[in-house]
Parts: sequence; C-alpha cells; structure tokens
Amino acid sequence: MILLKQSSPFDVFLDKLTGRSVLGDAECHAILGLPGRPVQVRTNRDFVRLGEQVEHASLVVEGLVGCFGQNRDGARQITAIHIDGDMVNLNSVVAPGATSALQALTVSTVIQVPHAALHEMALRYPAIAEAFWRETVADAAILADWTVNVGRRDARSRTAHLLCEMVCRYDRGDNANGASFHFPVTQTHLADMLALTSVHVNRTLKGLKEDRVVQVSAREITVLDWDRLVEIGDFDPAYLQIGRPGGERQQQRAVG
Amino acid sequence: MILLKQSSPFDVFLDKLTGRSVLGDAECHAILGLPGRPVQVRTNRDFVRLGEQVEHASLVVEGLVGCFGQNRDGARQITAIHIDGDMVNLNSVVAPGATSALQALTVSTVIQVPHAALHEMALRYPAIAEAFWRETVADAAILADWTVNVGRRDARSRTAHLLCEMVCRYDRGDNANGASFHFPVTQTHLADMLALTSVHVNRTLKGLKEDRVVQVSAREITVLDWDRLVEIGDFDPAYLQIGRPGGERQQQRAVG
DNA sequence: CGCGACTTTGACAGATGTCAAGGCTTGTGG
DNA sequence: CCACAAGCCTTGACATCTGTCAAAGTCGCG
Repeated sequence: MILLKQSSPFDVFLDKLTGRSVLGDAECHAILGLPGRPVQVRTNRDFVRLGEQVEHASLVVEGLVGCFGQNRDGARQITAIHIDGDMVNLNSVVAPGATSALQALTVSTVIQVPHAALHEMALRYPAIAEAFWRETVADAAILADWTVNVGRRDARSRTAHLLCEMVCRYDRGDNANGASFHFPVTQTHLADMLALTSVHVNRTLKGLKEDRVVQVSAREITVLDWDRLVEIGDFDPAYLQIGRPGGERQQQRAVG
Repeated sequence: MILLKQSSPFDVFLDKLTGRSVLGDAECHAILGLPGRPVQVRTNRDFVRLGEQVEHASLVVEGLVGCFGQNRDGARQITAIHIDGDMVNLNSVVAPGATSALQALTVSTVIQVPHAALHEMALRYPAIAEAFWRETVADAAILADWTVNVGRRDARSRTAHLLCEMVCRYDRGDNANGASFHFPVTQTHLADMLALTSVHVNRTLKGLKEDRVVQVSAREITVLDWDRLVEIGDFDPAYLQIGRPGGERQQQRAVG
C-alpha cells in the first residue's frame, strides 16, 4: 500500500486505520476520497448535543474535542478525548442518536463526513466495515481504561496515567524523556477528564512538577522522567492497541 | 420476520440484536445457526485473562459475567457486566487480544462461538456486520455512562443508578414498582462495579433500604419506589438504546 | 492599561476508606 | 439433625483524601 500523496485531510485518519487494520489499495483510495465539509468550532462549544440525531461523523483535523457526560447537578465528566486524526463519533454511523455531547476544548477544525458515505463504504468494502468496527472497539478499550483510572487510582496516579496515555497517543511513546506535546486544555478540563476538581488538579500537577516528573508551561507538557511517570501512573499501553493490525494475530488478506 | 421456534440458545441473543438492528430472515437464520460449545464457569473464575489471545466470543446463557480491570495494588474495577443473552466479548472478533479479563460472578454457562464463524458471517451479511458493530457501540455507551457514574455521582446516587440500569436491562423498566430481579452478586462485587469499598456499599444499601426505596433479600432485588430510585440515581435510560432498531431513525431494508 | 479567564493557595468540611470485630447464612460432614 | 467452617454481611471508631469556599496572583488580549 504505497500512497505517498499527503494532500487529503483524511491522510491522518487513514494512518490511524491502517495502524490497526489491514486495508488494500481500493479501500485506502476510498477512504481518501471521502466527502466532507470542514467546520470551525469555537472553544467550549457543543457541536453535538445530547440526544440529537446526527447525520455525519466528525473528523478532527485540528484542535481537541471531548465527549461529555454530566450529572444532574451539572458536574461534567469527559468520557473521551479526541486529537487530530481521530474520527470523533464514527459510532454515530450505526447509532445516530447521540448518547453524549461533543464539545471542542479548544478552537478546532473538524470535517463533517456524511453517514451516508461512510455507511455505503462499509457496505461495499467489508474490510472497511471491519476497520470501523475495530476503531469503535479500540475507543471502548480506552474508555474501559478510563473507568478503571477514575474508579481505582488516586489523584496523583490518575493524572500521571492520563498524561502517559496522551504521550502515547501523540506518538511520543518512544524516546519519551524530554518528549513534549501541546495539550491546550485548562485545569478545569483536566478535572473533567479525571473526575477531580480543578483545585485538586492544580495541587496534583504541582506535586508532579515539584518531583521533576513533568513540566507544564504554556499548555505544553514535557515529560522529564518517563519511567517514573509510567510507574506513578500504573501505566501499560497495551490497551491503546496502537500499531498492530488485526490485533497482531490476523493475517488478513488485503481485499482490494 | 416470523420465527417462532424457541429452541436455539441463540434466541435471546437474536432478540437483543433485533431490538437494535433490523435483520432479515436470512440473517436471523444465520444467527440461530451459529455453532457454539457450551461451557460451565465456576464463580470467581477468569475465563479470559488479560492479554490473552482469544479465538471465540462468549454468549452468556445463564449467570453473570463481569469485565475486570485492576490497578497495580490489585484493587479491581468492573467495567461491564453481562447478563443472559449478552455476547460478552463480541468485540474480540476484531480485536482478539483481550484488554481486560472476563470473570464469572456466579456459576455461569456460556457458549463459546468461534470468531471464524462470526467473522465469516459478518463478511457475508453486511447487515450482520453492522448489527455487531452497533452492539459494540451500545456497550460503549453503557461504559461511558459508568464512567460518569463513577466519576461524578456520590455513593448513594451511584448505587441507585446501577440498580436502575439493571432493572431496565432485565426488562423490568415498565411497571417497575414491585419489580424484582435476581442479582446474585456479593457486596464486594457491587463495590467493584461502583468503585467503592464493600463496607461503603453496605452502608449505602442500608440507607436505600431504610428509605424504603429498594429491598434486598437473598440476592433478589425488589424495587419499592421506582420514581424515587430514578431520582436518586439521576437516571435516564436513553443511553441503553433498548428496543429501537437503527436508533429510531434508519428505515433500513431487511436485506435477506 | 484593564478586564476576564485561568491558576494558585490556604483553611476547613465532608465523603469515603481502613481496620477490626462480631454476627449471620449456607453448605458439608459426622 | 447437629456442629463446624467459610464466606458474607454489618457495625463502629478513626484516618485520609478530595471537595468547598474564598481570596489573591498571573497571564493574555483588546
């Protein structure tokens, strides 16, 4: 599968897909040829509301997007965070009634891809249908990990764990000492991800900074001591299922 | 789709599928004809271990099965619970490397269905591929709800919420006052689902019993005041996506 | 320069965890 | 049919983590 043109906004998405699934040329071309309408979303703006019937999935091209739930009192819980190249709500193709809200955490650009196109593609190319399903499974694995994180780790460990995850998802997992990534979220956002209060996030982050494990400046996070961060965060990247098509088992032929 | 024979152990599974997806006769027959090997699992026995490569999905016929994560100290967190008729790890068809352990909470009977059969069926019947994908999405929605529950509700509300969910999943949602269901889990199991300690589960349950909201006897849970339970639990069943094929939008033709 | 959003800090409150002991149920074997 | 053991439930006293409230400091932007 040698496709070198880096022009389509779907390139990064395709990369993520092929990181987990085996796709043939025909499928790759199809993905790259998907239709889509770019949309800018302002910070803290819901672009999908709870209960809404959506008609397109959204591919993040730039920015950060969160999946929000909340309790009766309005306390919010982020259940997933999506970075560029992630198709936020691919799941909506088969379940268009949104069960959680989607909000941009920063100014973001997303490409709205009509369900019809994705659905048709899944019907036509079983390998794509499978790849989409697999993406949903991977997202669910991350979600399960978040549940464990929120449920069974204390604030310090929980925070470190999240940072480890983001390092890996930003593909800085190797050579991680000194690795840094732009993570433009407020401490309130972090609190919503970690099920803490922003005050406590502040204290926790302070601790990690004082211990020279990470450095945070201008919303840029730098890992000073990766091994220590992994240990504090009780982190094992297996659940992220990054870069092993077919769960390192299937030798699926590339149909196409 | 008129299939009245209630002989196959896949009947309940098919019911759940058709509750969310539209399937034609051919697909229904195919599902009912799936191969499978019944297996008994003892209480507290892992039948899938973390990291294991599995080769079949497991359909719960009887009993209760939990999906477990844990932290470094061995504190456990249940991330999903499956009752009879649930295909526990349908997701393993496309991601055979287990990212969490599966354990029977009570003596359970599961039917092991080879991935090969499920995979082949998904390739042959796009509507089934889609239905399987949709089941994964529904499970993920429940998981997201659990994350919110664990992260943003206090012990009392969290417990009530879980009970509400189980009432609905056991299909006792209507006529819910007086509804009861067999839920043979220990308080330690409940603690692992709710991210509490068993001691605190005990105190919380005591409170709900004293307030005449629920009654618990011999592992049978009876709802005394459904409206109150819903209110305490801050519960809205929408996320369960029960009984509305296609997310109450798609008028999908039944292919077959 | 000043406003608004975000961060940082301290004092205190409250929810939940920890530890430990005793009571109850259930199943088993004599 | 009784006695015992094992697991489970229940309870109390106390510890600890995290939340709450409030104020001041900082940063970036118009």
